[in-house]
Amino acid sequence: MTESAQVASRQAQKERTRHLILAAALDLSQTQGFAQISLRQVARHAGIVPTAFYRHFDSMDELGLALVEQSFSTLRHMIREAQRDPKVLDNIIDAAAQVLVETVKQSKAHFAFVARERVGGSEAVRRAIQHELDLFVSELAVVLARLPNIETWSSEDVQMVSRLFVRNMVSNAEEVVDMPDGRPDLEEKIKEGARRQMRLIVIGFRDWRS
Amino acid sequence: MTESAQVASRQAQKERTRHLILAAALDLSQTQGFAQISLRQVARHAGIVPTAFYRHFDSMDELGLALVEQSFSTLRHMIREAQRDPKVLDNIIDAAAQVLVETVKQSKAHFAFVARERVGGSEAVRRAIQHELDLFVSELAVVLARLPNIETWSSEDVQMVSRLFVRNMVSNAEEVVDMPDGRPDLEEKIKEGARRQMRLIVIGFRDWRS
DNA sequence: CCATTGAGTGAACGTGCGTACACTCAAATA
DNA sequence: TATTTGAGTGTACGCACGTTCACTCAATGG
Repeated sequence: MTESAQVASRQAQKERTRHLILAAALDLSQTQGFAQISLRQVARHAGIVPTAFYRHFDSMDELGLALVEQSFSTLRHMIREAQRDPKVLDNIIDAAAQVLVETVKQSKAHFAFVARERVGGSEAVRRAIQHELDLFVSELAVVLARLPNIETWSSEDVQMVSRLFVRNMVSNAEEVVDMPDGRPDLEEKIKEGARRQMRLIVIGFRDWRS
Repeated sequence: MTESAQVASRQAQKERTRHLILAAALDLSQTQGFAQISLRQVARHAGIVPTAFYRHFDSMDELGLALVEQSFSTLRHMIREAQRDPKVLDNIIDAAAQVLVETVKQSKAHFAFVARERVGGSEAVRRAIQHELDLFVSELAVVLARLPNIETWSSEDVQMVSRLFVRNMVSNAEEVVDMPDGRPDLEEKIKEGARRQMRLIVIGFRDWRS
């Protein structure tokens, strides 16, 4: 037992420092954008010396990719949790709007990171995020394909509407990210906007052809 | 005459250098993103010494704002031209998709700049772009409000659907920007996607309530 | 024609950066 | 218990950066 505790201690300490670095980078990203921050800034913020950074990541780019992974893992986890909520079945649109705003609010930093670096980051980070979002579109397409009005659609059309949804999810997330804290009125406005946009799109489902 | 040519010469030379700086910044932005490039890089690319930069802009931020202005002026000009085209009246959606892709292709660099710095740039540049986009939403809302199915809608709803359109325009522009050159198949795919998305939204117009 | 103006020059500065290298010293291992 | 391992340290380096300052010299205008 003492042995396993010791074994854990070294690894655990390393893991702890790794998380400090990730947290520091995420934190600094919120004000300046990840692409703008330096290795030394991250190290300083994490409370380590610059050289120690290399024990965990080969470069800032690798740290960025780790943040992409972390962000999407967080997102997937939250969506999985939300799907267990019985309210989702009652009114999928209101629930989606609610979940969107709540989820983004809870892990603003991760969403802000994704939203910014999706277009502003390094080539590698940008590609990684685009890949994850493409996965999302495909996953959502599977869900949409089972909806009553959509089951007869061509797969291209389903992909198209899935992209439309994910895009608007990203845009709405951007809005929540930019939202100043403690403004429930703005929050409600964004939520209502998201709800209406989704409803408008869904209405189109019924009469869609080709 | 000699005098006016001379008068023009000094001003004209300054104007020429200013444009060299703007072009250099726009060019460098395409590979690295404006927020990532340095004053010295811009000066080098423009063929001037770093100190000469200050004769034209107080800071990189001011240069960024000038680029925002230039980009949106280009965009507005192109939209105004497109509206003169009689085809627009026949089929507004197909025309819009066509114009979108053509316009973005023609001034890719400006769109790439706007798309990236909209979220990744400095506070000042970001706000300027957001402001211009908000103006766009309002302008489009005026146009939309005159459409048959929409004339009875509340102004909030019109703004909402206008935002939906502008968002998708931005997203589609991002796709065209990321598109490698000389791939007409991809171009057609994006255009077709944009068309379908717009049609889906428009179909929703008819049965929208509240 | 001669004094003024001002766009562009070139050297110099202090700063923060990424990375190298040799190091410490506690935990892990045999 | 004695040895090895490896996370974190501290110094030092060369480099690019933004900005300063005194400058040149052709276009400008009285």
